[in-house]
Amino acid sequence: MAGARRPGTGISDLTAKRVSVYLRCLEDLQADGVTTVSSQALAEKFGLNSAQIRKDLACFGEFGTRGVGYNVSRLKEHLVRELGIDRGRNVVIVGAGNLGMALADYQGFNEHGFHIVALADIDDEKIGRSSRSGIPVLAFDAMPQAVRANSVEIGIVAVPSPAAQQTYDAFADAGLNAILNFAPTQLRTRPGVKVKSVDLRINLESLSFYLKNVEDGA
Amino acid sequence: MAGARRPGTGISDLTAKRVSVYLRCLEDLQADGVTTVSSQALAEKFGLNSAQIRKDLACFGEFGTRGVGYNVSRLKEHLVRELGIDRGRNVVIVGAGNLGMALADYQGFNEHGFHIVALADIDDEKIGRSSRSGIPVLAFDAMPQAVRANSVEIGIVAVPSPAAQQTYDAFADAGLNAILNFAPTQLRTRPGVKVKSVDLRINLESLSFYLKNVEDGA
DNA sequence: GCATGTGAATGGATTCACAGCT
DNA sequence: AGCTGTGAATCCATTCACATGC
Repeated sequence: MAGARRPGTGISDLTAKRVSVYLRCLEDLQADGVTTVSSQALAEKFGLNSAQIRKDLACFGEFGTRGVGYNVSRLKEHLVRELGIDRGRNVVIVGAGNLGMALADYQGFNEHGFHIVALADIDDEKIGRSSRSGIPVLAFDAMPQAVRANSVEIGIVAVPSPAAQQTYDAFADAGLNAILNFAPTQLRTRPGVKVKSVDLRINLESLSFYLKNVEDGA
Repeated sequence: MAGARRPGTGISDLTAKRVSVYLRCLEDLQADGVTTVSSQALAEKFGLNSAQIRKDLACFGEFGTRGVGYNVSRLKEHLVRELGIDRGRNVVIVGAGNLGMALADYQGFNEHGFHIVALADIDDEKIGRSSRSGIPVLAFDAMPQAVRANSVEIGIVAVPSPAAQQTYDAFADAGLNAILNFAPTQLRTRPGVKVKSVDLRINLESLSFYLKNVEDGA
């Protein structure tokens, strides 16, 4: 057990999110032919403290060279592996409404290792059709089967709020451990089944709150 | 100046986000005819500490009754005012692709005080058409005019990454102070022009990282 | 000299625990 | 008794500052 380096363990959500952002930046730098970058340079791009960046990166092992900086491609390769996005992950979306359809056709996913295998819905009207880019809409009940058949690892909840919990439970029952939730609801989660929520309403309300404070302060 | 209570000042983003969630819960409780709720009861719903909820709510003034709890409707009314969502806010979306269109038709906005006035795009193919629910697609250059004419306060960036900065700048020039950004880019922001970013890729990568740790831990 | 990696210091946010009101 | 509101204590994240190595 001793000496078994296990980097990537005990890393906070905040750090993981930032690393994701650094990764994107490294891709841009690599595309521009830059080979080396310092924590200082990255810090300026993101308005962060350079120590923070060094700490974040150090979580994954020592990849910098003192007096020089970080090798862009080496660091990138390493982070990709550490984030587990060196291989593709299959995704299924439940809810074939406007949002689900838009997500299915969103190119940003496919370009970066996430492959949308299918949509699913309970609406007979939608079942059997497919998205503009050709992703099929299955019956809700056929989802678990599709998950098994395609080794799906991530489920996206794109249904209206009242159906969100049920969708989460169905994903969990189907064996998924990672869920991205777009419904504005607090889900009752199970241990081991991670949820990330994207809540448009919260974001808009935060902006509204900001505007209100600006108004009142004026 | 003394005694001029100004609640809602100096409240952290984290608190504001949570309050937004409480608010949604209060709406549900009210719909169910519940008149009073305790911090303890709310805490259980969200898996939070009850002291945190009391602290969060106390930021906005003292609204509980000791020995009893909080009056649901009174608290709700108050939070709605404090978040600045007691009146509608007009919104414009730049980018009439899949995502922009889906957002324009998303009912969750209209139901909660956010009114999408128009979409805008540079693509001649799209200009002049409208979303399924009838929201018109204007020329990108007509956006500032639409902002003024409709007293728009919030701008949504739904364009591909390379165009995001330019869209942000155009919003800022048009006088908007609050922007919701869906492009996976780090925007160079101006003072006073608040951005909230919704980054799908970061969320998926976080999930991927979680899955990787589960795999490695097993 | 220059930039990393990291212990120590700081700053915020969360939790504890209790005084005070109903 | 029950529950809020809040100072004190704790925990976690960020920043500082420097020893270490290229």
